[in-house]
Amino acid sequence: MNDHLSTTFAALADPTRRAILAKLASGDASVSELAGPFSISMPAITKHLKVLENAGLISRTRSAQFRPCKLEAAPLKEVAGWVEEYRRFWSESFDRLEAYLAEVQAEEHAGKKKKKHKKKHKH
Amino acid sequence: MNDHLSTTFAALADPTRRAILAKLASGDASVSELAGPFSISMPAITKHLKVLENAGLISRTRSAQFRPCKLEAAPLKEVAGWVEEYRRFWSESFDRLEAYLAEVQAEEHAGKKKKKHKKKHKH
DNA sequence: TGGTTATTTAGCTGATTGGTTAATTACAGA
DNA sequence: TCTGTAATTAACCAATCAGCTAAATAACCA
Repeated sequence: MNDHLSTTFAALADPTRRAILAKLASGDASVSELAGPFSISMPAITKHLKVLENAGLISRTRSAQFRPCKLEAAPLKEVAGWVEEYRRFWSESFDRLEAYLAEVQAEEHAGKKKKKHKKKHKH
Repeated sequence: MNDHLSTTFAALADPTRRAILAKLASGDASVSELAGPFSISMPAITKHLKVLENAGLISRTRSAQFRPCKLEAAPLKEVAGWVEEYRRFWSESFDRLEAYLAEVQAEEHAGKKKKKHKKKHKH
């Protein structure tokens, strides 16, 4: 789990952290401001922020006794790129060529089994 | 961590599981076939598959003593939708940022989630 | 200097995770 | 029916995670 993408996905796999990112999307915020909506302790928020910072999803500066957080979306670009590879598997309007290629490859790779499963193709 | 999106992100936060999905993208495969490239035990693969199935990322059928796995990309659509909300933070074109912010805030304050935003990303 | 506010660190917990080996179920085929 | 293959379950382990309380830092204000 030392690869970048895994770290990013793990950081996103928590609703509190995603809520923090959502809040930061509308502007920088201090730790207390971020903690506001949640019923968890400040140290818990600090830990979440550390996870986000470690994943490169936020950056932090100093301003007096505050540590304002800033959204850093670069890792999300990587996520978008990864998930984009699978678009053809959920897209309703994929062209039929691509679907055909996928099916052919499927049978090819499952060759030893001779499955020949007639996949229903909804239009 | 009982929400759908968290479960999906958690399932994706493991390189072995993402490799399994990548393999399934080129066609259905049995458990042994999926286990092939990895140096971990079969029960470990079974567990990974259970995580993926629980997240709705794969489905399974029976064929003789095989349990072929199939990629189910619907949850990835949800992921793509989530991450898309942050596109403007990594996109190069910041000139329209102000307008976008205004629009988003307007929607936010107006109603819940009117999916009127068929937003075509311009350049 | 001392007091207040903001945030982090330290240390503890219980739950979850990713892995193991050994045993078990399910099925195909001779 | 017996044997081999595919896959799962059971039971365990070490590491990580998300939370807590209490204490420590850090910076401002008076």
